[in-house]
Amino acid sequence: MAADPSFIKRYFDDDVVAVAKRLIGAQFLVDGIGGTIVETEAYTQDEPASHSFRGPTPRNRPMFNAPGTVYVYRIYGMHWCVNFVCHPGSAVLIRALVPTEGIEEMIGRRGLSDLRKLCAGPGRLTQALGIDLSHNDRPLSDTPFSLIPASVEGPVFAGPRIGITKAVDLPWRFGLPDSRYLSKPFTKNGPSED
DNA sequence: GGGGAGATTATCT
DNA sequence: GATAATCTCCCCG
Repeated sequence: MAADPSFIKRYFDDDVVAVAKRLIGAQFLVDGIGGTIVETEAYTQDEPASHSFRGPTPRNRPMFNAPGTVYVYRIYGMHWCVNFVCHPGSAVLIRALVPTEGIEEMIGRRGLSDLRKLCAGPGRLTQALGIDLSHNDRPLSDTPFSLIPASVEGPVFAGPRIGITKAVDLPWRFGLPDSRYLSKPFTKNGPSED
């Protein structure tokens, strides 16, 4: 079930850090398959870890399109990662989900039945949800996507982002610290301020 | 359960 | 030619 375009615009036409926190607890589905987001990261045009840092290129073009645009890219030559665009040049990387819908399908795609590892990581969850370049630069408000906002916004932890070598001190990784479905645990940093 | 190597390719220097 | 918003497997203990 696709989301209302005006809802998607309201939800994503905002500061990327605010949206990255807001997405924790939301449900993300592709063709009805997916689960509850428990881990995200924010990327802005202002910092060198972001693909958009040096301005638009053919790859990062979607990051400069409308809020709620899906940005998919290949990483390390073999995995896909999925992002949701916010203000121009900024996007939220979706890093981990609790698998809830279409679990059998996801197990088939991943070739593994350990629920904890099904969607615990940006490359893992794209494989589980069947996301690839065909989904790039398409609106989250359209099929096959579905985004249901978090009903209750609980305490969200913050910490350093993972797998980057630049701007490593920005605490722009967000998530539920007690979730068993994270790509990595949250340790040092406490709850993020609002 | 933790560390290290290898996989594999688009993108940018 | 090096790097990259990663994952899995294998080895060690």
